[in-house]
Amino acid sequence: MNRKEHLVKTAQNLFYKQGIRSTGIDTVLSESGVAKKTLYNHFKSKDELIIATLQRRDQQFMDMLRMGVQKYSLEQAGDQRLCRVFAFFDALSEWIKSENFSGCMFINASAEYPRKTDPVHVACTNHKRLVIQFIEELLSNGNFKNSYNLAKCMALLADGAIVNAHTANDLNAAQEAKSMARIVLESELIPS
Amino acid sequence: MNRKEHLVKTAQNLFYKQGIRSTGIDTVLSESGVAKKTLYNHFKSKDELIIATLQRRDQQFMDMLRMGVQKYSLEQAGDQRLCRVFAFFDALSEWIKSENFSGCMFINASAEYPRKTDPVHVACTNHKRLVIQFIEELLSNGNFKNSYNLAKCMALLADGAIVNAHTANDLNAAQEAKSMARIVLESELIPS
DNA sequence: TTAAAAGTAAACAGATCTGTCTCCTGTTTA
DNA sequence: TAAACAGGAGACAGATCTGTTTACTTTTAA
Repeated sequence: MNRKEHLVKTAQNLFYKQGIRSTGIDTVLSESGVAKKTLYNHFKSKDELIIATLQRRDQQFMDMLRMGVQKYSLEQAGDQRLCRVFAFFDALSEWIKSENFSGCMFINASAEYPRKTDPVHVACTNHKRLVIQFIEELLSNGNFKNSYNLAKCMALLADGAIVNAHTANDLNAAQEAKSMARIVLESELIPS
Repeated sequence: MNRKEHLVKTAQNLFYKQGIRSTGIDTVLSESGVAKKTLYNHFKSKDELIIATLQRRDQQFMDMLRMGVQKYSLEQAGDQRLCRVFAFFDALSEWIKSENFSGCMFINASAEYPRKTDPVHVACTNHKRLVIQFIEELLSNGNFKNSYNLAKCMALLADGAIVNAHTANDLNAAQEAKSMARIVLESELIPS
């Protein structure tokens, strides 16, 4: 097993479940069974480890979205030009209802590192930009006038659903977001 | 000046700007000019102080919403039964664009204390419930069938806007949320 | 086979954190 | 006036945190 990869994976899970600041390096080490020196061979500091976990999470999350969109886009009712966007919300919903859901790692991290210039916060901002791009692609079938703006709106709905599920404990939030997305998108759709 | 009140106020500002876990008791003390003994006279632990700041923030925030709704509801276009809900989003927008905005203190706090049973997390969940109740009242003019559900949807839009403004740095998020709210609410409105 | 690289275990330094305690000063009130 | 009390200043304990270092072992690769 690759020790660096194993470290990042363990740290990611702990950071996600317990929060970053409240998870000490020693916990990551004992949980992963790796020596402290090895960690500091691979990473200059805890901050570097945090960034690495966020990068790993970014890939994992985008993969999850891609798979979910593929999986759910077949079973969508309504205008078929929108099936991939709707599937996106179903993918979110599945994640939110899953056992280990504890909010969005990037929203959580930027709450723990609120300074806009902090590398951790910047990494979160970048992730959010990628998600918006991803959604904009999903919208490309619809031939919308203002697809970037609409993508931002869909991302807003997604974040709202994630936060509500986590903070207000509403596991149905993604489906509410989806129904709002449907109303909004269909009202903006140019009849074909 | 009331020292307890002063302590809570100082702690609230620091917690909000820097995060809770990264703000030490000593910082709160030196910033407020209060002695450590005084703090522990009034509060059993840092956790109690945190809860007090969240309670104070809750009152402050609800007051801000009430004032904002009153201030902005006069200048709303569209169906007048919805003017207070629209004003709610304008109030949010004003807050988001204000100098010291750093996200929602409750969303941030529940990210730092992710365990659902943690008193801090519970306080955040309770706040979110109050916000939903508040919105449901704003919707009462509209005579909607499912006003609770709609209120949850509006809260979802609000949280999405707040998070997007903070994490993705989109200061216009509340206006995007407002325009989506308009589309959703008008589609559900029973013609009078 | 052997030398270099990488890992383990654990001690250690130094900072920081929460919370307690002591000693002193000023204020209030009976 | 005297007693009670709240607060200020700061030392202190004990835990915990990040990061370094040392001494030894395993793996890898020339």
